[in-house]
Amino acid sequence: MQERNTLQKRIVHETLIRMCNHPTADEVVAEVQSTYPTISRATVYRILNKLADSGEALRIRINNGADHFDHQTFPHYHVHCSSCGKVADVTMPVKELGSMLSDTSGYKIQGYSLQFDGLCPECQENEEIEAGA
Amino acid sequence: MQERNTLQKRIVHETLIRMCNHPTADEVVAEVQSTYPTISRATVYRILNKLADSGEALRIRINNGADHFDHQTFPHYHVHCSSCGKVADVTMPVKELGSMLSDTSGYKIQGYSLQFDGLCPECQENEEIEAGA
DNA sequence: ATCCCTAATGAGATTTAGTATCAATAACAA
DNA sequence: TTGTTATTGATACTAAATCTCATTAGGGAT
Repeated sequence: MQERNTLQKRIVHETLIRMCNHPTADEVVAEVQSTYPTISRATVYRILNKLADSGEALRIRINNGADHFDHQTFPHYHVHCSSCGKVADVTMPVKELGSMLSDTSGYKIQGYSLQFDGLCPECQENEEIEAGA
Repeated sequence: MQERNTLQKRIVHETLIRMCNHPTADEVVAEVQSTYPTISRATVYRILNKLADSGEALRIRINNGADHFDHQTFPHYHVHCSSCGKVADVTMPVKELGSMLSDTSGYKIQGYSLQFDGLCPECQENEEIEAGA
C-alpha cells in the first residue's frame, strides 16, 4: 500500500486550486480551516510539499518571506511586489539558461529559479499619491 | 556623526574578504569568533546586512537555506549544489531580463534574482561511485 | 462486512534563520 | 578630556517550516 486518498489531501488540493492568488502555506491553512477547523497545520504543509514534489503544484520561493504555492504548473515565472508582497504570474520564455552554464562551471545544472521583484500597479499608484502629497 | 569605524566592522569585512567560499552569516560568525571570541552574532548579522545594503558585498539568497555572502560585487550569478550546499560563482551576462517584463505584467520591475541549482563536480563523482557500487 | 496493517493525521515541541530590545560601551567631534 | 550618540553584546523574540509520536483511518485481504 503506497499512497492513501485522504479527505485532507482532497480538501487541500481543491482549496489550492480554488485560491488563484498564489497563497502561502499558512494562507491555505486558514482557508481550509474555515470549513474544516480540525485540520492541522503540519498536515497542510505536508500535503503542499507533496504536491510540489510530485509536480502537481509549484512552490514559489520568495526572497526573505514564506513560500507561496501555485496550482498552475505550466512553465512560467513570478513577480513579487516588494511593497505589498503580492505575487503575480509572468509568462515569458527564458530558454537555455541552464544549459548555457554546464560547460563553464563544472556543475551539472538541474534547474534554476528566476524571480522578479518590483512594484505592482496598485503600489505604483500609492507611491505616486504619496509623492504628490 | 554618521558612521563609526569600529573594530568589529573591520574584522567582519576582512574576514568576509578572506573567506572566498561564499559563507553564510553563521559561518562568518564562527570564523570571526575563532580570533575574536566575544563578538556577538547580532553584530555580525548587522554588519553583513550593512555591507549588502551599501553594495560592498552581495547577499546570495539560497532556496530554502540560509543566505550566503560574497565579497565580490561585480555582476555575476551563483550555482548552488543541491547535494552538499556549496555555492560557486558563475559569470554569465543575462541582459535585459527585467526590462523585458515591464510591459507584460504591469509591474515596475526593480530587479530579479537568478540562481542555478545543480551538482558540483565532487558530488557528481560521488553519485557515480554510488551508482557503480 | 470485518479485520489488520500501516500510511497519514493532529498536536505540540523543536529547529533554523534572522530581527528586536535595551542597557552598556566606545568612536570621534568639540 | 568630555559629551553625545552610534554601535555593541546578550538575550528575548518571531516566523517559517520540520520533527516526533501517539492516535486515526484508508483500503487490501479475508
